[in-house]
Amino acid sequence: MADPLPDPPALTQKERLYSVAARLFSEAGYRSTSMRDIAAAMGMKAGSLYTHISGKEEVLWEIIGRVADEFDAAVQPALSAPGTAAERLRLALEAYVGVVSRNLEMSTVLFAEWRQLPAERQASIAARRDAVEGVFRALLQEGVDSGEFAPETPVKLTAILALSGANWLPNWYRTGGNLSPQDVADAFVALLLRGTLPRKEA
Amino acid sequence: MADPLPDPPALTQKERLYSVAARLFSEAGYRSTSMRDIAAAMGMKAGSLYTHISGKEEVLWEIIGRVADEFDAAVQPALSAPGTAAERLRLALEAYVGVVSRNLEMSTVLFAEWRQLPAERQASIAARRDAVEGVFRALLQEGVDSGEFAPETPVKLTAILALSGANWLPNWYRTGGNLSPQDVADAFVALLLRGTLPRKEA
DNA sequence: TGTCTTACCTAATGTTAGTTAGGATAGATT
DNA sequence: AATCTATCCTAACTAACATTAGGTAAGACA
Repeated sequence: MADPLPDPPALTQKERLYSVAARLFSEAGYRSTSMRDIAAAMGMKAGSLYTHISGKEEVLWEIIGRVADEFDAAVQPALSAPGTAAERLRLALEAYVGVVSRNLEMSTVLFAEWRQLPAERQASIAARRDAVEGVFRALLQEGVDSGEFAPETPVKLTAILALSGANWLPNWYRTGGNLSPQDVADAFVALLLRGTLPRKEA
Repeated sequence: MADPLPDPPALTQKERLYSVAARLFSEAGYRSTSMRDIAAAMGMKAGSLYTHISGKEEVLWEIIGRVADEFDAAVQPALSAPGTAAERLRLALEAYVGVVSRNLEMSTVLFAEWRQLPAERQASIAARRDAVEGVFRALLQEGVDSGEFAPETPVKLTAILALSGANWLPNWYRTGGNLSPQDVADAFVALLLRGTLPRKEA
């Protein structure tokens, strides 16, 4: 018998596969990308991919599951962070936008292809998505309760609008443009807090 | 020779095909939906579909092109409507949200599958999308220029946030819930104009 | 030196895909 | 009655798909 877990031997080829697949999936879609496409992009033949993975769906799951975890992990700290509700809302949205912008391809795959997963895995993704939305809702509700936000604030729809803005990012945002993720997050937060109408007090 | 254009003979079966296909495409995706799936949902065999259509891509194009036209047409009137910039922004967003909510399936297909179209048709869709975004940007810019909106308003990002909220609707909005399209549009407009922070003047 | 393991290959398998060809049926038209 | 037209059928075709089986070469290790 070999040692059980004899040291994870630096899975660089496997990681490269996931990375290549994320790019191709994000460009052409999961179903439109063949194993032969992935193999070609890696400089090998389709059959050889199965040295590293068990099947196409595992690749999709690995990509989607990882970025879903990142979203969840990025947003949770805002719940217990110090500061006003507005400050923590900014914290959460900045973290979320940061994950999207640093993982544009994986995020594209998550948002566009998660329904291609089998039911249980869809449920697992949905749970993490709901958890993230719950964080935003909780922060907004706190602000309303404390009087920091207007009492008529539609908590649910505000959370949805914030997440919509972030989730739509992969459809237009390009790294290297004149807008940093920070800029985007700041603008969204400012809009959600203050809107476009001028204020008596700057 | 037969009469040229002897009266469009009520293409109800063709329309039914588009409708069924839009539903299936929105549920499972374009590439995951087979012609046999569409045929089965219509109570016929795959080969029979070709009595009505020339190919699968024509179906996708018909669905996407139509709803793209609707978006464009719904939003343009706001440009020449009377009223303040805020009122016309509300008009445009309400119209846009209305189109999405009345065509959830077709909108899903548009947003999720337009990249499956050939290049020229993608360009045609992109042009209409840009035209819509241009309307929102123009209305916002007018408001800024007239002093109705704060001068530091990020016009581009505000337009994008508004459209993000509307475009993300198919991912969560369900007809028959407790939220009307009107409610959603109103909440989004209110957030974009006033934000969540309380105001001195109610 | 001999054996194991890793990572690739070729070649094939069975399935499913979009599409087409060649009828059949039924209602409308002449 | 005869013809036309619209709409469906069965049956097939070719291509592409994910996946597997079995082989090979090279480096690690005993």
